Amino acid sequence: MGRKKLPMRRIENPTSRQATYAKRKDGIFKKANELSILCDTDVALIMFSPTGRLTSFSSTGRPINNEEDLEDKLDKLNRKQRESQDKLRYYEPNADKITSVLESGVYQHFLTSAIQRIQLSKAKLLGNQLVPETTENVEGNTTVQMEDTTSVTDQSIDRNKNGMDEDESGKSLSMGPHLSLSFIEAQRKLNNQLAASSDHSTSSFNNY
Amino acid sequence: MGRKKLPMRRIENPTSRQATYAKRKDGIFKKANELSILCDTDVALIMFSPTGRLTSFSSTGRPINNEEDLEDKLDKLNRKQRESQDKLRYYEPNADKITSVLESGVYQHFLTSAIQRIQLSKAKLLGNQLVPETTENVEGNTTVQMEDTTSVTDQSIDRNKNGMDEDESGKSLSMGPHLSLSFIEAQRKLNNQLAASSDHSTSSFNNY
DNA sequence: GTCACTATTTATAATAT
DNA sequence: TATATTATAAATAGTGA
Repeated sequence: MGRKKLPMRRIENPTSRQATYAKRKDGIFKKANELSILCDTDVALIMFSPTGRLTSFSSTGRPINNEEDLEDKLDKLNRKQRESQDKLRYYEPNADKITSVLESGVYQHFLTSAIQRIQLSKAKLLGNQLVPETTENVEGNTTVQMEDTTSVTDQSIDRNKNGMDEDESGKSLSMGPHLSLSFIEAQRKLNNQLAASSDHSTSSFNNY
Repeated sequence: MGRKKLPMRRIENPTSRQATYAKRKDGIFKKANELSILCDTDVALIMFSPTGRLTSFSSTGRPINNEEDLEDKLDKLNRKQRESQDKLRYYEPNADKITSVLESGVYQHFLTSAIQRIQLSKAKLLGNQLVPETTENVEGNTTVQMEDTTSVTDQSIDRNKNGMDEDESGKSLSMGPHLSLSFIEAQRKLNNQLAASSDHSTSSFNNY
């Protein structure tokens, strides 16, 4: 559409390219919005301008699990995983990598104190079984319930989910509204266009 | 566009709605693709059909930052992390959750074999340094002592918070994670020791 | 860079097959 | 229900202020 048919390849002229991007971006956002309204569906759009700027759209109002959020989660999980691995290395050190007696002594110390903890609890249990006198402290212990830090919500794609899972601290990841300014501006323009050119309400993009 | 102008509201007729969805979805995907080509940008699109089916598009052939892929990575990492946590529980069991002597014996066994590995490597080091004998047989028996109960399914979410269910694999002992203070302090000391005493890069903790 | 204009292409709603 | 057709609405390429 337009005065001439554009060949389907990268527009070399940077000015035209940027101009085309701006127009078509608006067009796609508008269509995405229309689709979400007409068909009552969730639509999410993410794109980068030729200059690298990110724009995203989500018909759900709630921002989508966009790349930044997911990358963020990945980072955090990676860090956590590395921590666990490091910890495990103390218990399961690669023998080949131990290069000094001092080092192995450290590992040994580590395991020794771990084993002592076990023996302590074993002794306690034996004491409870054979000499029923210190029962009261055990009762109290049984109720201790800790949050499981390993539980991370299922990540399967599902329309009910919409990225509301949390990390182990329970703090949700930047889920506030965050449509980019350029997008909102585009919306405004678009709404003006619509208002001027048609009879139907301009409610379309006002998810917020 | 079309024979008549469509009012911008949800299409009530389910058949028309589905039909419109199919057409417009294709249209948007086409436009997204065109935009990515003409303007040399990354575009990602995610939408749900009225029946709940997911469709997504990413202009980057390598769909790395596509949500699905990130979700996928998250899934895998989560599984790995859960594995590590499960393993760690054998070394750092929550003493309060150990309810039988038999159980504590299991933990003790793990720690004992771990400590034996250390002692072996220590002996090897000492042997190399002082008494060169009985060194060769230790090579390469680094780990692999616990059965890798990695068969945690995608959908499994930790729901069994209460102590000792008899899962035959023994993996879901389901004790809450518990970084004991003494453990953390020991780590800190260890780091200090390592940093002070050796040239090799500090092996753990606070890598990030 | 932005906006408006408009000739032209493209998308698609209704319809037919 | 899926696919093809076609009349019409909508998007937009080029242009100029």
